[in-house]
Amino acid sequence: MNSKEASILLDTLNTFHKLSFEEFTEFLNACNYQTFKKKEHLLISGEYHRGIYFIISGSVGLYELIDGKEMYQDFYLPGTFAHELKSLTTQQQSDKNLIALSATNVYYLDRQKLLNLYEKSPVYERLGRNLLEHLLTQQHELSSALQSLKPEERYQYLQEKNPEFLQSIPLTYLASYLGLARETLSRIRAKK
Amino acid sequence: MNSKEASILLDTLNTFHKLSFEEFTEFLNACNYQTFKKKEHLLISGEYHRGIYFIISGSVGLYELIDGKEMYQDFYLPGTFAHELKSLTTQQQSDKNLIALSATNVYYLDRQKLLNLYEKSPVYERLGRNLLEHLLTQQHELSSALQSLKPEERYQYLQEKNPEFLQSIPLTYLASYLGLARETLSRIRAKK
DNA sequence: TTGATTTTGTGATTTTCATCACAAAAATGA
DNA sequence: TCATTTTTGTGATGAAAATCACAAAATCAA
Repeated sequence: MNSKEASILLDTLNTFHKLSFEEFTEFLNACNYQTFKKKEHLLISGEYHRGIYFIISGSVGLYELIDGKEMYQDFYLPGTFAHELKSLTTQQQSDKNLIALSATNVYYLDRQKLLNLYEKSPVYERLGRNLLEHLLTQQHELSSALQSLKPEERYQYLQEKNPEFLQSIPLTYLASYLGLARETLSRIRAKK
Repeated sequence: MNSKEASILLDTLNTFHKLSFEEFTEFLNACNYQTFKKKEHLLISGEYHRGIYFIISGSVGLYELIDGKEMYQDFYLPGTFAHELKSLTTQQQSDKNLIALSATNVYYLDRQKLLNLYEKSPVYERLGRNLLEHLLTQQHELSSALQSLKPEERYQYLQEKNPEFLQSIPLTYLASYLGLARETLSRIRAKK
């Protein structure tokens, strides 16, 4: 167990709820270390979504095939949990995909093991609730922004809120994430 | 205490986690019954957001003033909790507004009382987490749809997912919610 | 290293939607 | 009820972005 890799997980969890050493160890023991090559899928539509992926390094995209086009709906960078909440909670077949956009290392946490943690101690429940509050706030803010801002403003918004995206995610994917044609985003970026 | 009004709350809570009679009573006792006239504000930007509003009857809109225009970001109908999560969790001044779009009755639950419930029993924590999972799933799905669909498709999407919105919310507000000009939405609706 | 593939850039054209302007209809409240 | 305010409808116009087409650049894999 690499301590530097574990510490990014610890830091992240502590943001949402402080864990004792024992609790963190318990959490970590429930995880499996996994690696994915660039363009390798973590989840394919039609499959069952069996657990969440804590990103240690690399990047993961969430997309859905709509009219044959890959529409990106989210990106996960180190320190976040890649997931597709709907199929994770309902345990129905996913209609979305998770794909590594670069070589990626993760801690995989099986859904059932997560549920076990929830049962074991309210501490994890609290942590989960706080994490969800954070994600929902972010998601709401983002979607409000995308809906009310013009294309150029959306780019600027992303520059302020998620500058890492602009560095690490190819423009093609960002375009669908922002609801723009690839060419439009390319022209916006060229202006600056 | 009106039992019909209480039962809509009970039904809603039970969707997310079954409560015993005692637990539900405890929850209900933490609430205050309140009424709002049409166009009355439940929260004004600049204020502190002190608690959440469970809608018994009526309708509430969440909007933000952007360039002097009211941009609607959410609507709350009976059986849902009207809130603005960011200011609720951070306890900073809200930059959004909650307004009754029609005569509205609510159970108001003070934030501190909610936190007390969380402390009292993990049952509430579990309920809160499940509710948040549900909200985040919905929010993510909505924002993905708005971003990838064309205006007409957005209207159809709403027709399928939230037909109540189309009945009870004025077109003007729906337009900003869908990220369209009012005139465009009017024309889309005329076509059908 | 080099050929192949993927990603990005850029012009020309078309389509769509926002904007403006005003009329009609509906809702409100005294 | 009736005047006032709010909401909705509809045409004309212009601006912005999507689409199409292709070239350039970057990345990848053997």
